Amino acid sequence: MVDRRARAEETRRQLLDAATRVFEASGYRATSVAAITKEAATAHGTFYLYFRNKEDVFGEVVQGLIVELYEHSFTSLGPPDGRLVVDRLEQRIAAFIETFAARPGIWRALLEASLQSPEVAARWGEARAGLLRRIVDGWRHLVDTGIMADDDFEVMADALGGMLEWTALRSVVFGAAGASVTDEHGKARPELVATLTSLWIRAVTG
Amino acid sequence: MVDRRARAEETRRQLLDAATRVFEASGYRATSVAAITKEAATAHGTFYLYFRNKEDVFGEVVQGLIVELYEHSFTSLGPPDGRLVVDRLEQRIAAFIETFAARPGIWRALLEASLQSPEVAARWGEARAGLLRRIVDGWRHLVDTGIMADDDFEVMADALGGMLEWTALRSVVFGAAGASVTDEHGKARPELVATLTSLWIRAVTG
Amino acid sequence: MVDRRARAEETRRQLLDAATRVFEASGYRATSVAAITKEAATAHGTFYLYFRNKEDVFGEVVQGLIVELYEHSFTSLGPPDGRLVVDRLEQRIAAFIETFAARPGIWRALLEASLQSPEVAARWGEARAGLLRRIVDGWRHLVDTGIMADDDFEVMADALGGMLEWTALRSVVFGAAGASVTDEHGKARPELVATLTSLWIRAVTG
Amino acid sequence: MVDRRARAEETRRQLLDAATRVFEASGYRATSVAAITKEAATAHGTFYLYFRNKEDVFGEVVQGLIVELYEHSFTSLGPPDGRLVVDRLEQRIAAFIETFAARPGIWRALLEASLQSPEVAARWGEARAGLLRRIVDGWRHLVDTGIMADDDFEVMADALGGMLEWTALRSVVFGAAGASVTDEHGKARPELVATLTSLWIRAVTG
DNA sequence: CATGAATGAGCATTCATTCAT
DNA sequence: TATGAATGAATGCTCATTCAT
Repeated sequence: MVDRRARAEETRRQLLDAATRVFEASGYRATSVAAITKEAATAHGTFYLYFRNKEDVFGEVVQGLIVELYEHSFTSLGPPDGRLVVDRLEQRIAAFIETFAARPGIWRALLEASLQSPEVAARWGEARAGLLRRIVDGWRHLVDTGIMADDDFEVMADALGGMLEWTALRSVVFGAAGASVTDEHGKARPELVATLTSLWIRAVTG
Repeated sequence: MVDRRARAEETRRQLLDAATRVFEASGYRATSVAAITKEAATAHGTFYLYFRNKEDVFGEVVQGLIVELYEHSFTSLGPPDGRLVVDRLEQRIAAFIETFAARPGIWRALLEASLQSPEVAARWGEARAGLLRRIVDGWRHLVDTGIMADDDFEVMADALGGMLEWTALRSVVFGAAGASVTDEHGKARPELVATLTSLWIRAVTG
Repeated sequence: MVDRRARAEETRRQLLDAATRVFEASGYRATSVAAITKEAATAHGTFYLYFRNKEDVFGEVVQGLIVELYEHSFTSLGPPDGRLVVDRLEQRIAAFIETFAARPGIWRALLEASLQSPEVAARWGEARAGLLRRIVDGWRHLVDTGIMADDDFEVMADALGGMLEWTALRSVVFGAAGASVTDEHGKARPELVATLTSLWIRAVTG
Repeated sequence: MVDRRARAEETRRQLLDAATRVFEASGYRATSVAAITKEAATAHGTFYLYFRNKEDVFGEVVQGLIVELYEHSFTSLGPPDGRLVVDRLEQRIAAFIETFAARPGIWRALLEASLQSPEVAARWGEARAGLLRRIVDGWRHLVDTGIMADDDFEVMADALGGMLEWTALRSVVFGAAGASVTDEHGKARPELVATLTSLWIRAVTG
């Protein structure tokens, strides 16, 4: 009983891991179900026991990563924790960039998939909206304490969030070697982070 | 001789125009060579007399548009022309957004194609670099006149340019109706433009 | 022991009932073993404990219905029962048609299955032969009483039986709405029955 | 020019002939596009240059035969030509049966296809309607000359036509050897034809 | 008896590219 | 210079059947 269930779970895991590797290496479009099952060493048909189609596995593959990126970033920007706002923001931005840089192939695939599947695009959009909401909430806090003027926060958050996103995405996806956002150890380049943080702070508090 | 040349040129034009229409309507991936030759009313084989493959035509199709967008935007930001900087910038930003909104299909296809073809991506990157250089030059001018502090201009231009780019691209490509960057006449939404301009100015001059 | 047997019998029944419903709804070809086990709420493999394959279950599913249709129709045409022959025949024909019309899906599936499986076709043929024999016997009775001339009864029965069969089958299987053999209550259309009866009687007694 | 067109026509012919052979041998469902192209010795893809899909080729394959069967049968039943009605009718019925018997596989495939494709079923229905109309017209002529009483001709023609159809179809499709409608030379069995003709005449003129 | 995970052959369809005319 | 017929590899998906538990 347990055994059966466990084996099924194991197979599913195999497929999911294989899919992650293949998507990461080949991108969304160039990945075929056959390539996934080959990598997972299962029969072709087995795939369809666990996933409806390519879009479906991809959803599962990216779900965790999207959440990690958008839900856990910037989490505690609002309430002060004793450090300077600028330090905390710098750390967030660095983390955000490093998350992209850690799995370049996946983010590239996410962009590809979003162009082909409204569902994937929607998934991305929702996670993103969550982040923007959190950023905006942080700002409201600053407004309350008089640091920031009331303004069109949604548009601002969208634009500034997009600035970070696109900077990372561009480097990771189209990545001319020279434009890398991280050093050879995967750490976000400090000057870049510093500049982005300044831009962000000045833009907001101007 | 001349006649021959002229006819060839004409055929090429036909194919190029047809390709533009088809890419615009169907996107990059979904466009097939057959669809292009059908639209152009030429034989299938004729296509290969003028272009190596889909990537090749697409390169030619977007070349003009990319140049228009990135080379002619922000052209005269630097040297003052009697108006306030903010007014001039607002106008540039609006124009930039409207260029995207005017041909959504093309920009979507550009994004798609850049993900499949390093060559297309490179073309895009080069045109983009031109724009950034021009922005940076404008800033140097401001530094000379003492308005702006010397800073990491390349990164700043890249980030702020990306902010505009991604805002437009996101709306145009994944375009939830609510997030449209233009009104029903294709004009950039003024509040959006105002906010982006403020962000830009504050980010730069802080 | 008995318990075991009873449970097995129960499971078998479940599968058979489920199969009947699925065949009726989806036809023969479009029905998969998976659909049957899903409807029966048993495991996929369980199916193969009771039936060899789709053909096998279908045989069991239709057996009862075929018998009902062909063995119980026209049963008492021969021996007079006080009513006019024409009245009795009309009643038989109406009943025959109504049997088809009552379960359109099943008869359609029977036709489908007979084309794919000689075994099913044979089953049908045998039941049909029973009916024809009974019709012929009825005629012999009439010959004895001088109403009908001796003739090639087998061929006649086959042809006239087929006339009814095909009329019903055509309506039920290819059923253009206009050609329906029954009214909205499932009753055979009286004019149709009358005409078929006349044809039959004239053909036989000429 | 002509050459090119001719070669294309030739290829199309090859595919059509191959399809006819394969449908005849394997039936509709069991025939795959791959089997057809293999038989035709063309590439798989070539098939799709000439036909949309299996249904499409099948339509072309049977079109001619259906027309032959239903449009050219019974053509001159109405207007007298000096022979006895019974003789002319016998000839028509024999021809009708022989047409079925000449290509058993095809008619079987037609039945199969009609169960799966409303379009094919419609094609068949239309050709059939043409025949019935012609039969009815013949009858009207007889009514005019007083031989036949006015009656529900449509239903009668449908039923009597179906009688012949189903007799032939049953033999050809489910064909128990004993029930063959033709002799070893493909000629309709005379006793059968005679009996069917008698039934028909008596049914109509009774 | 029952389960349900796994298998893999089979099929329809698309499309970039070639090449003889 | 233009044509368009032909190719065949590639892909997503279904399903009957087996078998270890």
